[in-house]
Amino acid sequence: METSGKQRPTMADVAEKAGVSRALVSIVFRDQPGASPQTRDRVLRVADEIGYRPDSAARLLARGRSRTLGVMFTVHQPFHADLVEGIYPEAERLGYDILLSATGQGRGEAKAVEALLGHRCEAVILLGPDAQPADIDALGHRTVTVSVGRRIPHARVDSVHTAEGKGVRQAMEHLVGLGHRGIVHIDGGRGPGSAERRRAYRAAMRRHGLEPELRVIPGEHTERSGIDAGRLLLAERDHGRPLPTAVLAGNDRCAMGLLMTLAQAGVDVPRDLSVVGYDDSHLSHLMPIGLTTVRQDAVLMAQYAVRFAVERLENAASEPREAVLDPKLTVRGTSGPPPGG
Amino acid sequence: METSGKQRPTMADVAEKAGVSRALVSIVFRDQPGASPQTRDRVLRVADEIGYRPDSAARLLARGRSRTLGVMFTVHQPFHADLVEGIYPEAERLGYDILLSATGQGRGEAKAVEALLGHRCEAVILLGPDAQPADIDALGHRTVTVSVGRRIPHARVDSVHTAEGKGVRQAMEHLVGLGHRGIVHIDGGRGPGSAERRRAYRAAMRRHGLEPELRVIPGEHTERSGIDAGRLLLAERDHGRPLPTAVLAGNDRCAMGLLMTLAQAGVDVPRDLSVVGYDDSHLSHLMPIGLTTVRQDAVLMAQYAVRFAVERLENAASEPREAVLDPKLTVRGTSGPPPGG
DNA sequence: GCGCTCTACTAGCGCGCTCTAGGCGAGTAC
DNA sequence: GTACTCGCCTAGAGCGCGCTAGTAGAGCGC
Repeated sequence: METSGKQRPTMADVAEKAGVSRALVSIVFRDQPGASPQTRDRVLRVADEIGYRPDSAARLLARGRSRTLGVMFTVHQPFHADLVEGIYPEAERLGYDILLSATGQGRGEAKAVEALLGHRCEAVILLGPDAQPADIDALGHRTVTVSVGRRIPHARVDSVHTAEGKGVRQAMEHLVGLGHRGIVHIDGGRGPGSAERRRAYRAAMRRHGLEPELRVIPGEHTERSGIDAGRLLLAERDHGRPLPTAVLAGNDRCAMGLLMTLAQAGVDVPRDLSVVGYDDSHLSHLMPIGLTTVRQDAVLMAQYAVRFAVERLENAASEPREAVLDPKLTVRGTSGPPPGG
Repeated sequence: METSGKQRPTMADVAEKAGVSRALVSIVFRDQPGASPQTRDRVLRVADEIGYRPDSAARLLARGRSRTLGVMFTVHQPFHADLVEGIYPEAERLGYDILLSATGQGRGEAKAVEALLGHRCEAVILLGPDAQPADIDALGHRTVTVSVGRRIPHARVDSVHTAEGKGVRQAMEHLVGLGHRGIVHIDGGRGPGSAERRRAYRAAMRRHGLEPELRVIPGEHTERSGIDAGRLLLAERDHGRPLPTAVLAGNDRCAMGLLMTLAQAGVDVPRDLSVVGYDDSHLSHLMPIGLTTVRQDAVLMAQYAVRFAVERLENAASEPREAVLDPKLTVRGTSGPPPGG
């Protein structure tokens, strides 16, 4: 009935009980040739019986390699959740283990990465890193590193991100095509990809001769930011400045905050105002009518990230690589023709 | 310029470069007495110089203990994110390391737990486990286990959860106090805590003589569920059955889905209908007017969970323990007097 | 001189595993 | 017979560290 003190069984225990050598047990558990089917079977049965489970610490120490990829993510980012879900199966397919390390308040990126490295991760996958490019570059020199959702221009780091410009352009074509002219952008501050999105928004406005309507409301990739922007717009409306007819939010979380604020104030989306998000995180389905958003294929991004890490580990490619995925506008219910249009 | 093949420096490297023995380096890194300040300093400097970082696998193997707690969580649950954020600092305070393992589609709880055990976690903290009680009990016999958000009645498992009944009762008193009578509950299926919440809802309705109004809409702890319930209620209204005046949702996610659906249909919350959530995850602040919800103190729950695990590891307490925290109704903007009231 | 204590350090075993180098017996070729 | 291969198995080194036992040297009392 002891709770603690149950000594974890080792290979030696299995070997003894099965009447074979330790090495043979090892062979069986690594699924390597060199054991007869009968022995194999017996070893596995005995192991199961005494509850043996290979110790990954010892295993990892004995093999030179850990076959482990470290993933740094932010615990509150729904899109990171989507990515993590995509990373697991791909890593498993390639025979790698995954170690997660979350950032959050009181636990910065440096700390999260330290934890991963201490655990002998062979490579580190950073989801939407926020650190200084120089720091990320330094990390890239120390270990194989992949940045997801943000490109780090001159760093020794592979990166996977979407062609932000294309995504924004599609969204803008969609809105302009519907007849919108007063299109406002709530940006994502220095969040991943937001510089590119902002730039593409500006370019699109100019291209369509809408420069006078161009307006960027500073924000970040949070619901809070969407709420604040929504309140700002509503307050302005109350002071006589008309609402824009469409808003391009920095990401889905921001769009959600905005939508809630608008709904609350009785603004009908999309009749009075169209809203487009960015990410197509599972948040997009939260709206009954669905959020029109730019789809970033999380599963595909995850696959690229894992493959980049693994390929670099196994082939030691020399030049940093970059996967730029095409985003795809997903039209759902929050966008429609402008009020007068 | 090599990308891979950079041999990770070991203690021996540091020792050699610093002109001391390996053991001394170990002493320095474990912050143990037995080294002069000068030597200590020199060792640390050299280590930093060559980029040495203790290898936790080896360390873990050499010490008998890993001082590591495994945490199983669901990557898409905002409340789990809150818990994880609380777990890290408490574990660090007590000198333990944290290993995360996510469940998600294609990665069940069994798999997530296996991964943790393989990494030699001394204890496992399960956030909102969904597995069969028997399986959890079995796990509890194999290793120190703490269940958060769900009590496992006769299992060898510590648990931390809130007094669901009290929370629901507070919410119901609040609504009834405002004058509501037609209060519907969207339940959480077999999600953690939902059985207790359902029971408490029924009891409260009876206690206030509202048994004829009692109604439980089956659901689960997702936005989808809130959306579906909302649509159901709206459809019924369109067929002549009046809307309830208040809805007690199974959790915040469900409440959010419901709110979006209602907002979309032009139902004014809280004027036409009050909504109360459960969890006080950071979602609650997403609404501009704030979601009235039952606050579960994630940080406190996290602290209890970590402490239970650690105490059991260090003192081998024999009887399963249970921490039942008092939830607290947090009144925000989504609840108010009923339409006619 | 001797014996004692205290600080600063080192030697070396062992944690649980992987993996290389071999051993042993049976089968096959000549 | 010898020589060689092949399938199944074992011995034992070593992964990077923690830790116990021990040593060298300084300081001190007598």
